[in-house]
Amino acid sequence: MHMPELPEMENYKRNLNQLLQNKMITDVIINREKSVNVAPILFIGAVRGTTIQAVERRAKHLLFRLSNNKVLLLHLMLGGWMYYSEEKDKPKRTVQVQLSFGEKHLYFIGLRLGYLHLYTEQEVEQELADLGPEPLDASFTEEQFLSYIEKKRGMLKLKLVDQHFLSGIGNCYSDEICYDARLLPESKLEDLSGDERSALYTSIRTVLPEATEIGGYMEHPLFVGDTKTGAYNDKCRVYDCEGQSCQRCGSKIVKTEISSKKTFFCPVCQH
DNA sequence: AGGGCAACCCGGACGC
DNA sequence: TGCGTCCGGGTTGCCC
Repeated sequence: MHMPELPEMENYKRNLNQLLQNKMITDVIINREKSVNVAPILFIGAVRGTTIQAVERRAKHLLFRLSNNKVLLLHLMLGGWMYYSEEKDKPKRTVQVQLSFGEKHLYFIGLRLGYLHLYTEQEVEQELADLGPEPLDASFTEEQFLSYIEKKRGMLKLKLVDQHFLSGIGNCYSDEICYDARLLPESKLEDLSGDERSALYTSIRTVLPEATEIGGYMEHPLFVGDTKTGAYNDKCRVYDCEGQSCQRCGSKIVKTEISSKKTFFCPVCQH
């Protein structure tokens, strides 16, 4: 099961803007009330008939900006995914929420802890207020990063997946970033040398865009004929690669657990 | 502040 | 095929 992180949500964002921008939500079906934050009748009343003005990404969230200035805030959490198709191509899975656009529908699937919440613009900003910096923002320069982590402490992997530290990195890309930077996931942030800190920054700014451009590692496509989404699946160099040979040094990739998170690394070329 | 941990949730994988 | 059981994890909140 692959948990959507920044590259996956960015991939969704780009695709959904292409598919949905300026389209009207003609119908809403809520099969699981817990997926939404207000009574279904109110949710449907507020959403049906509006158009999608834009889809934005913040950390691992998507924001669907509606023409009535309301915002749908999506978090897929573990195992959630989306599919956009006509009824005849609807996935044979339980659909928690469905947004219809005429003949086509956006299906929200696997929302267990995930949700699609209805907010005002002010409310959504409150919801997202505690998120750390977006690691790919143009304004997040190396200089900014170095000064930002100056007084931060803790295990590298745990900092990387901490949404208050940085926005959008999860269990997979934290390992991929550590690998790329040749740093052990359990190393302490405060122990990193200047060069290692720079390498960390470079790897964050390399791994996440690469994965995004390739299409992320979601296991499900977004629409019929979508061959891009998920193309990063077999590009991971350590995540879920236990026992495989390290692409740099040939050693076996090791799986371990850090704070009950499965963690993969090369014991030889990561220090 | 960091670190540990329980609770949340249920589709799907697995066993029989 | 069908039924029962259990796992996975991002996030929050609480504790030390």
